[in-house]
Amino acid sequence: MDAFFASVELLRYPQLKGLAVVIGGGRRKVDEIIRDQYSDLPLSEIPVDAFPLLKDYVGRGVITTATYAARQFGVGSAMGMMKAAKLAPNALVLPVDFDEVRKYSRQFKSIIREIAPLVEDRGVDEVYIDFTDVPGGQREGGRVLARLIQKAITEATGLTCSIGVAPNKLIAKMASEFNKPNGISILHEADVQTKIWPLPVRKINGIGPKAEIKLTKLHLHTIGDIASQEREWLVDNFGKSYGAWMHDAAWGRDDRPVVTESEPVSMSRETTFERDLHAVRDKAELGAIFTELCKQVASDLQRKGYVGKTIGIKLRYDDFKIATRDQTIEGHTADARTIRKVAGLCLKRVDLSRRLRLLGVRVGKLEKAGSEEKTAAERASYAQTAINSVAQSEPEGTLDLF
DNA sequence: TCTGGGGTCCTAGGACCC
DNA sequence: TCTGGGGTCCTAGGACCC
Repeated sequence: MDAFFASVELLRYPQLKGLAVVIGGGRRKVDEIIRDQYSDLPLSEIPVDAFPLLKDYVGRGVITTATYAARQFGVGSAMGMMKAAKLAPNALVLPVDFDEVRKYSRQFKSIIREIAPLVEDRGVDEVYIDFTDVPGGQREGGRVLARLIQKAITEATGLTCSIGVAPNKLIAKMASEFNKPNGISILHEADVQTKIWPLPVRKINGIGPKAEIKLTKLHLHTIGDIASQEREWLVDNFGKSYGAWMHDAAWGRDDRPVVTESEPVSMSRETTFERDLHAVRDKAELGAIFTELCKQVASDLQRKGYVGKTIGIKLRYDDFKIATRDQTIEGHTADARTIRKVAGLCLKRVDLSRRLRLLGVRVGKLEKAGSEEKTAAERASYAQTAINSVAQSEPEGTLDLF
């Protein structure tokens, strides 16, 4: 989907179309303040100058999406808000509305599935589609079907998307970026040398900032540079698995199937504080946040029907270094108190003398609730959970923090 | 006043078991 | 010139993606 989070906001506020708008930042519902102020007007008639500017933004956070007009200023996804404000001070800024984004995400995916059922979810704004066997899918090399999908999505939602058509996921992903926004690009195996090899290595899905740095040091800048290396040389420099994969990727080789069903492995909640906190000095505040995160994970698990048996925490210190600790328990759980207790034990095992920027709670080794093998200990813990939920005796925030 | 939140997968060492 | 060879599970960290 093209500039998905921003495009979703523009559906509500069409008066912002064509303007530099960035979506992101903290939890403050800036737009609700505007809405209250202009509650007598429909959203689409709220004057443009009522919207907050990036230069007035305070707080932490990054840009989730920028409109194409905003990208002209050099701002884009994952950029810190403060840095973005320097580049585009007069861009408008709106917070992320996840409920709204998820609504449109479900909608565009279901439209695609009606046309081509083999769809792999790749997050909120992306999918892979295998339309090998869709009737008419091969007409004009896939262009007819791609157009049909674009048209169906735009008619139903007002949103646009870009589609890459290719013999495999790796090339299709790269092709999808060739004609943004609202574009279609069709690549064949024979196009790899002319269309893919000149691209920088970072364009390969799976080569990130670290691998790029290492490749640059080895004087490899383009995908073609990688392709021209001996496979063995790449294996020697990047390891057996990653080196071989990199060689295949540079040659456009990828045999991964489109995976239509998958089970979650873990669920987590984390939060970056508005200011760095200290485990001792800010104990009460930190404790309340910690408990809240545990409750959120528990409720996510329960709502989606999962239980997990590895419980862990994540800290980010003020220097951005990350520490994680986890502990596997006897039985599976989705109980907030159990999670809170085990996560609390994990917290005792990390350095808490430094200032913290982020705290997270994670539950892994998930199973569908009810289907997991139950141990005696687990049955006992279920009984305890039931007792807890009936008793509800302990008021909020009275649990020990560490 | 740089740098969010929710994920997956991989690696590597150690414990433990047969 | 002591102490094999698998296998699985657990844990911590890190790269990468959307």
